[in-house]
Amino acid sequence: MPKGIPNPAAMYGIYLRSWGYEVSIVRNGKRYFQQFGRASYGGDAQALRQAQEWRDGVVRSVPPVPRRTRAEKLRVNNTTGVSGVFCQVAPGGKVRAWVAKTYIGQDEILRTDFPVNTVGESAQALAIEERARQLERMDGLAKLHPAEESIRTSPPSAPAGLLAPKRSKSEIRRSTNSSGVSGVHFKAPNPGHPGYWLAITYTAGRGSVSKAFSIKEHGPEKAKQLAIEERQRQLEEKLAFLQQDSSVAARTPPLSIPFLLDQPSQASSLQHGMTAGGTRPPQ
DNA sequence: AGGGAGGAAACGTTGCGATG
DNA sequence: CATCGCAACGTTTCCTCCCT
Repeated sequence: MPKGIPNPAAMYGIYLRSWGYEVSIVRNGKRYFQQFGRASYGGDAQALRQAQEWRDGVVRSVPPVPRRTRAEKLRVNNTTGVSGVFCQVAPGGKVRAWVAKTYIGQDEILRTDFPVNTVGESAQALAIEERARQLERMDGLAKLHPAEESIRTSPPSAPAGLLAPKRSKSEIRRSTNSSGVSGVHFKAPNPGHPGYWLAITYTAGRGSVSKAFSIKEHGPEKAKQLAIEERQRQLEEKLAFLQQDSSVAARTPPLSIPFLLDQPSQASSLQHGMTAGGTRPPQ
């Protein structure tokens, strides 16, 4: 997808990554983003589905600024102090007229001139009043993406329960994994050693537990099988520990959409201010 | 009064280095 | 390797200015 060309509606704000999908939406200079790896969500379809759900939540909860608000914002090149109001200056530097101009739509641009030689000194004030009237005719929200409005106005889709929860890292099998089972590794201390299979599981706040199964004692297949079973047991133990420990965490919703929470500490982890304008090269 | 060029601002999109 | 975080580029919107 070339830069600047909108994604298809289903992929609005969603970008394909080698490892999954990334959601990135900018609203009022703030970027909302979250990443959804295939490995973390149990496959491509689930990762995409989660990314779309998260994006829809952002789109619904953070609507674009009203067009009128945007039009009222003073630009740096504004010389009159009132957006949409400017003066026409004659070659000698004398003000010829004050003008109120407002872009309503592609085929409707409002404009009224107040020549100083006709209306006198009140030309500027009249232009400001006219600009205010013109803004009354500007409604709706800023247009951002063809799919934005339909997403924002559509009801939330499937209940979150149908979505697979994010896997913990210990459930993710890396592409470099040699055993086919996450947390199960073959180790050989030295060239002469027959080696052993190791089951290892890490639990935050508790450290790692591991158990080795020697090939010399069990044989290669049996040792591996025992390590896999041990790994499974470790995961169950870990789960029990986390459930016991999560009585506090249970009071907070799992996989909640952080931007919906009015907590700056959470929001800051997924938002960062955009360097609007400042990073843009001169045209 | 009308029209259009120029350009600032905003935001979607992409790339890539850093981090754990 | 997965994820994070940021910078930068291209397009669109629409304000400002100027010319006829």
